[in-house]
Amino acid sequence: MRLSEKKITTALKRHGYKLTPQRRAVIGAIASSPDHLTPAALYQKVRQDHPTIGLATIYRTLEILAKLELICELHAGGSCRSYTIAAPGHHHHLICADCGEVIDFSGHYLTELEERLCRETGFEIEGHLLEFIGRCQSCQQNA
Amino acid sequence: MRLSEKKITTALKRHGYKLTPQRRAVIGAIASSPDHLTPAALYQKVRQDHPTIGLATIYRTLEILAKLELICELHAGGSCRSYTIAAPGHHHHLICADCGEVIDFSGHYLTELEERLCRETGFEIEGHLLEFIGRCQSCQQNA
DNA sequence: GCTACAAATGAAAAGAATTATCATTTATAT
DNA sequence: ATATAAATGATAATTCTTTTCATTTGTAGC
Repeated sequence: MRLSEKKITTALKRHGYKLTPQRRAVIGAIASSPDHLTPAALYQKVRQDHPTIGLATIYRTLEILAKLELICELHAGGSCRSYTIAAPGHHHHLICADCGEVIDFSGHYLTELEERLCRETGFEIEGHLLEFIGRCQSCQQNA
Repeated sequence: MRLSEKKITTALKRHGYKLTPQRRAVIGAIASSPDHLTPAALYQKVRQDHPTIGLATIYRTLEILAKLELICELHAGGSCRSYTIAAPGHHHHLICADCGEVIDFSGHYLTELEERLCRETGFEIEGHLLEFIGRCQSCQQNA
């Protein structure tokens, strides 16, 4: 079950944002698509009904919707990246949202889940990305 | 335990890549840093010892090392993003590396792990990112 | 050690993605 | 209806990454 357009517009108003035709169009386009859309793809889609909308408005609207957690962000390749030396064997990351500290932890928590996904979806799974975001102890104290 | 510089250079040669001073410098910089480094940060660091290195070489080297899985990539905010409407309650993604299809799945597989990480690291955990990468059935057939 | 040659490099340009600026328009509370 | 702050579109500016290309260099084979 996904959030309805109605709930999203209500939430926007509740947080003091104006309900403009452009925002309605962006929300409509996201809500009516089963796929994940990049900002550029969304721009194309919205322009079919709303040819004068600017790309900046798309970005601004996405920023608000993501902040309010009304839409969900997917990371898949591309630019937001940093690197560290690989550890043999699997590990995952725990990242501090304030200071950027990264703690690695290892383990095989996902094997069972991975097998189930294979069975149910027919995917051949190559890898996964597991990251926790939070706040480290010293950043908690500084806040 | 992390991969040693030695193992990385050996693996490079084994795959037919030349061992240039620039590549050594990049590998040395990554291997000697406990943190995750962005391409730009790495560039700064390498230039201390190797002032003439070009940023393109950093990118090229990172690309090779990541392809050989000698370094490990971290995604944390930033640009590589696409969006879909939020589902109430948690869900995760299964992404086809070939066609980009995304399947959402939900569940609470990580609660226990999250609690353990809290206890052991003192982090206050806000959220997480869990994505599986693989190949969907039709892309497996086309390959 | 020399040589040949493909591979790698640095510099610079090009391209892609995102954000900021600013004058104009508009949603909304009154 | 009106006033006002917020939002918009166009454009410029940034930032990040990739490409191009002439030059340099690592390495296999002698």
